[in-house]
Amino acid sequence: MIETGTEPESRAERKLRTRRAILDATLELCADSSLTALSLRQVAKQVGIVPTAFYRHFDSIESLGLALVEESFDSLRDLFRDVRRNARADQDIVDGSIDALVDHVHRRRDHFGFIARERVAGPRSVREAIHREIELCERELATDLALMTGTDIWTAKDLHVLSSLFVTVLVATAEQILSTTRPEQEAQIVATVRTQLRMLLVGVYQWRSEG
Amino acid sequence: MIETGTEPESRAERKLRTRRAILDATLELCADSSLTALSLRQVAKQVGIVPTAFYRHFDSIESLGLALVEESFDSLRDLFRDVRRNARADQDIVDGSIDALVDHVHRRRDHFGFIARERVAGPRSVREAIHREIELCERELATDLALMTGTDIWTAKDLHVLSSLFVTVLVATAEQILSTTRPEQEAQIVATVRTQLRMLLVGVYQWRSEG
DNA sequence: TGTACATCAGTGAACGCGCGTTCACTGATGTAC
DNA sequence: TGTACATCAGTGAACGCGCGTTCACTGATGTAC
Repeated sequence: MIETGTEPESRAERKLRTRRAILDATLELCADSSLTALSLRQVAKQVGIVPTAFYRHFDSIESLGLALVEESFDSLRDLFRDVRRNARADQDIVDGSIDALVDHVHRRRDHFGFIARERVAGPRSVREAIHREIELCERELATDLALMTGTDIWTAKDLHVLSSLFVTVLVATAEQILSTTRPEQEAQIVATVRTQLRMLLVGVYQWRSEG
Repeated sequence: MIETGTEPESRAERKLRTRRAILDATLELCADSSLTALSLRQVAKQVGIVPTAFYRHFDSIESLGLALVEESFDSLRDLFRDVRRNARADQDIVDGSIDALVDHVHRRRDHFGFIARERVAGPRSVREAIHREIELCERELATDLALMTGTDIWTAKDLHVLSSLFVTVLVATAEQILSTTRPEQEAQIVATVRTQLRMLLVGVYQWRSEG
């Protein structure tokens, strides 16, 4: 066979490309309402396939949602990895973490917005999947914090409590960044969370776990 | 006219009662999805009126949502008032605030759930109305904090930053309480937020605003 | 390499259903005299 | 107090539309020989 340079796509490749298009169309369409308000027909229309072709890829909007949870948390884990790396570098840990957060939220507005929204407003199974993933993140962060603080001063329980507080502030900040498009407002949000984390760190340095 | 003891309702009273029924039905129906996924016909059916009668009370689901925002924030302001009162009493400020939070969230699960959900997943106008109200709460709390800390140590800006952090933790805790029905899990959530606020308070007592 | 058959992503018609909104209406309540 | 008229919350039929899901299908790609 003569190489043409542009190989024709295999059936599997085409299928994967359609699947990708469905995921992207869904992220775009539910960007300002919610999965629960999204119809299979809207998605199909956006993708450019007939409604029934949807079933070749997903059982329902709900199982499509679960696939998007996995994908979105890949982005979130990328963020955590960057925060961790910045924490080890010699720059200020607060500034480093916030920079990483802002950067990742901008890069994957769709994923972070999806998690923020469906976390409270999605179908039950999607909400549950998100909560499980967030708990995993908290546990992972607690492990990292243990390495930084030393377990002689902090109990495992207190580390998880602190980790959960960090994640809460992180999620809230992401939500705020997502809710604005004005750069000066975003700068304001970032300045606020910077001070908040500094206040919190003052407490953290003083803290000694009981018993 | 002979007093019967059970006065017949006036037309205005009946209308108000139907309006009330629409608001209640909406809170119940969108409890586990979102306003954006709710239809006028579902609401009418739940209330026991014909769909077209809905228009005698509201223009659309969206304006009904705005009415529910106002109503829900009445509950939230009640909570703030109780927190303020508890802060002045001699009991621990953290325990007092948390007790008030848990109490109010239990009493008005519907209102707190509504705010938590529609804050991120509601129609745009509803989301904006909620954000305005939350900002009002933060400003109000900042004023209260000014009285407690003294403006010689804390700048107005830092007070608002702190206030915003309190509100973030408060909202996140309310969301967590709403997402469980198991008492032992709720106790866990409450214990966690108690420690978090204590850690934060350690930082707050040490904090001195710059400039 | 060529042929015959299998696979399967995507098609298109059809279904019964709930949607928001229009319209003319009903009949109890309220008001003016 | 009685009468005549106005108001208006709620009714019910009707509309065109988008919904999820079924089904038999098409035709390009893949595979076995």
